[in-house]
Amino acid sequence: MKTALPERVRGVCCAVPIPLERARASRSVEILKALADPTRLQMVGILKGSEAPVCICDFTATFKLSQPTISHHIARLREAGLVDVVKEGLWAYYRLSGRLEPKTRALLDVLF
Amino acid sequence: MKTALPERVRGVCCAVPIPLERARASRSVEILKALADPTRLQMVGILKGSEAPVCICDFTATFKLSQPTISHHIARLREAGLVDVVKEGLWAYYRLSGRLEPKTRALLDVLF
DNA sequence: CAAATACATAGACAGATGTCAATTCGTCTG
DNA sequence: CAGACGAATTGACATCTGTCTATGTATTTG
Repeated sequence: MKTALPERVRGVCCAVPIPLERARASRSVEILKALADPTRLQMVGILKGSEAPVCICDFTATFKLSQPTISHHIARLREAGLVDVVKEGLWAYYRLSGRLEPKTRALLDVLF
Repeated sequence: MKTALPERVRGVCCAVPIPLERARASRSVEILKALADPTRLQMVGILKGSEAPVCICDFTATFKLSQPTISHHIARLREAGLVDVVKEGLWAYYRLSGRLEPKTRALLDVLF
C-alpha cells in the first residue's frame, strides 16, 4: 500500500506538539535509564518474581560481576525509586518498591 | 506489617534463576536504551500519535537542538528497529516501524 | 549547470556509565 | 575486643552518549 505522505513546501517546517509533559517525560526517562542495563533488568525481574525480599549476596552469586558492581547497580535502582532496601544484621534485602506508580507497574508487567 | 525475611547462613549465598533469556534481555535493553532519552522518547510519542509519517524537518523545528543532533537521535531509533524511514525527494519521513514486536507495542502503549 | 534546500556523516569534546581493586563501615561471633 | 563477614564507598579507567560545528551528498529549481 502507498503511504500517504503530507504535502510539503520548501523552507517551511512546523513544530509539532509533544505528547508528554516535561515532568512526566523526565520521570519516564529516569525509569527507562534504570532498566536499560542487562544486569539491572534481570535484577528487577528477579525481584518482581520473588515473594520474599532478595539478599544482595544472592545477586552477587548470580551475576559474574564484582560485589561493588552489584552494589552500584542496586544503588541505581534505589535512586530511581524502583526498589526498597531492608537491612537485617549483616544482610541487605531488596524488593520492588511498594510505592511504584501504576504506569511503572504496567511497564514491568510488559517486560516480564 | 512485618516483612518475612528468609533465613540466612553466613558464608552461604545462592545464585537465583534469572527470569529473562539472554537474547530477550538483550533486545529489551536495546529498546529501553533507545527510549531512555527525553528527545527520543518524545519523538516516538509523536510518531505513535501521528497517522501520517512525520518529516524530519518538523522534528528539527520542534526541538531546540541542531539538525545533526536530531538526525543522530532518529538514527538511534532506526538502529533499534523502532522507526522506518520513507524518503521522498528532499524530505525524509519517519513513522513507527510496521514490524514492532507485540511486546514493544505494549510498552509504547504504557508510555503514551 | 549553479544555487538552495534537506538530510547524513565525520570529528571533536564534555559528561555519564559500567567495571574493578582497594578501602571503609557495621554487625556479628568466638 | 578481635577477627570475619556482608555491603557500601572511593578512585581509577575505558567506553558510550549527547551535543555541536563543519562538511558531504542528493535533489530540486531558477
